[in-house]
Amino acid sequence: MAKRRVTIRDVAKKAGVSTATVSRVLNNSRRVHYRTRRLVEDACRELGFYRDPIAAALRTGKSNTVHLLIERFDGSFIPDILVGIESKADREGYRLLVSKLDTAQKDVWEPGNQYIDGIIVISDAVHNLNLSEVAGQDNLPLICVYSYSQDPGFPCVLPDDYQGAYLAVQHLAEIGCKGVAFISGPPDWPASQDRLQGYKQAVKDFALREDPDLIEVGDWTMASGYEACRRLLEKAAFDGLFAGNDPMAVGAIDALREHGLEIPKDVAVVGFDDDALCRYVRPTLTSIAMPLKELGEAAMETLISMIKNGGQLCQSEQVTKLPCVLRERDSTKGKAFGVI
Amino acid sequence: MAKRRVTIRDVAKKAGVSTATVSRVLNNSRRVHYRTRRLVEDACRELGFYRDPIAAALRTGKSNTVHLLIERFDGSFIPDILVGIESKADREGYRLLVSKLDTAQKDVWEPGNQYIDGIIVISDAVHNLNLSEVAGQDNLPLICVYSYSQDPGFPCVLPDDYQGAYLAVQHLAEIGCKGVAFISGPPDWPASQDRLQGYKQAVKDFALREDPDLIEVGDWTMASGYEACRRLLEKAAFDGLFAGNDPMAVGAIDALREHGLEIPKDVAVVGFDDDALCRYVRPTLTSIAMPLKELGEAAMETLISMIKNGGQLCQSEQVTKLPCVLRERDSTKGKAFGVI
DNA sequence: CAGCAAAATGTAATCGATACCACAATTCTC
DNA sequence: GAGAATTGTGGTATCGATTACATTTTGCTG
Repeated sequence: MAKRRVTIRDVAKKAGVSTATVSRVLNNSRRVHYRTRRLVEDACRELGFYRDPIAAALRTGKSNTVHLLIERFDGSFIPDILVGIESKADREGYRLLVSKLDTAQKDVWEPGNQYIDGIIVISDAVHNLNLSEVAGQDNLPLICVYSYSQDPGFPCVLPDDYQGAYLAVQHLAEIGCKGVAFISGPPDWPASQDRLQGYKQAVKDFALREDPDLIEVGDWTMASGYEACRRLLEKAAFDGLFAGNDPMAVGAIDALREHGLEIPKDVAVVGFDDDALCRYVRPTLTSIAMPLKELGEAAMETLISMIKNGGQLCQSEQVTKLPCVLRERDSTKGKAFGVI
Repeated sequence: MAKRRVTIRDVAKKAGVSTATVSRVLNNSRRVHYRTRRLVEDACRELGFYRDPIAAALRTGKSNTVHLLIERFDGSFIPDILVGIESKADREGYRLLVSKLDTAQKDVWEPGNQYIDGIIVISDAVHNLNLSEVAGQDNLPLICVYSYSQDPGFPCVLPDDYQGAYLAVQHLAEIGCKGVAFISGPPDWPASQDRLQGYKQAVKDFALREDPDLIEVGDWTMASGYEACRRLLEKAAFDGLFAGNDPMAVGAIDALREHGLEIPKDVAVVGFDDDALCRYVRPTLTSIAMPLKELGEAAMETLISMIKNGGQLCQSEQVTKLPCVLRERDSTKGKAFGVI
């Protein structure tokens, strides 16, 4: 019943060679005669042999496994990043272990050490995290996705928030807006700061109205977007609105409508993140899409190169920013014509 | 520089005992003298020792690792299920390995075998999947979440679609609807069938109008919900609408509005899944929330019990259904009063 | 064909923890 | 208090693959 596992030894016997040779074949070491290789491969197939990765890992100290530390599984940006990571990992023969970030921090952590070749931290708020502690005493290769790694020792891959915001404002300018308001996320988020800079630069470049009253702050929630927009409406007039994320855009749209304004005729609106919700709200919401899948791929790729490079060293940039793209929908479509 | 790993042997030497004893302490085996245990624990702490899980796994054949096979990382229901799985896994000391289902199927699969103690398949369409093949020749413990496992050999944990649909219709009846239409998902999905049954039973139980013209079929997309609703509007009158999922509900609302109907005054609408979008569309959408986190927890729990039970055997049900709950929002709120 | 380098293969130690077996020390039992 | 039962510990083979080192085979050169 309990069939014993087929080991390298069984294969060796069947093929009439030594285990060393079988191992060489398995690892594609050159230095194996063509005929012998053939013999071994056949034996493997006939016996249905598969190398036990655990034994290999024990011996070599390499597990071909990357540990994903995720802050919140239900972050809206997580799934697409995972898609990117997974596809790369698959192609490169890496396994993926996942944990919640705080779980990992407490104690499961250290024991899990040595089990893995590298770490990817996925979080939108790494600020309060000591990365070198996470990397452990072995100082494993580690990379952050989606957020800056405060610690300069570790590379990170993130969306180009500056460029994304610029793109949003550029789009609003191009469809004819003259005054574009901005609802920022909390100022202590690096992403908020970058987006604000992008907004300001675009306002300048496209000769839009520059006015501090056109800027308000929210906390990423729909409710805060609503409130921020109401404050904006009291202070200034504008025909374009750029919100730091999609829920705030939705809240803002509520406020605009309450104020008797039509979207996009009176005010065109652009959100950020290209959440699924953009396709469901009315009007559908133009938004800036982050290159999430690409972030995942880039992170995995860089990490693998670090691993192969035997440690931290790696020639690519410490900070990699990938460009966002605009997804045009009804909240900005036809604005220009409506005005004419 | 390259500090050698602290091994059980180092601990043994420091504590003045044998490695066997250290191992016993590590595994909480009774049969160790109080004083000795103390000695060993101190040594561990001082040396900063952590057991190498790889070596342990090799020796014992148990890796304390569960393999998650996910059909699509970007399925909207995945994240919350993961939350449930993770919390349970963490508490029970299991590691989680993830792969995309098709990745796993092709070839990475078999090699990964033996590396894991059990498998969780997360998919909404297991129909076309040979589970016993997935379980491998070792016939590893395997459990499905979210969908039926066609193969009766494997248990599954899923939301109670029947009860959820019943709940939706019950709610509509309770706020005063007399004729409730239903937009079903594709009929070949087990979930669709269950929801249809729940709808029918509730229609009967609450003495709502029974009429085949009140039922239409969509394909889960917003566009199909729109079309289905238009067909409904041509065939019959109704003052309540239950959609098989949220995007279809959104599409249906578009059609209703186009037809000059107000939500919820003229038609109250309930969706299914309690997608994030429910909070962002206008009016906000009442929906049936599946117990996703609980599904994950239950699956992990059952799987662990199977693992400990030494295989497939397990006393719990083959099919576990967990109840859904209603999340009331504006698309049904105040309907009764509006009517009065 | 001797002589030597290069290529192919074999031998066996090793990674780190576990667990079987044996033995010693202690506690019961009558 | 002798013998049995129980408890605590140590020695060491073992899990399965890798790899340093040793050894054999092959291929060439002069």
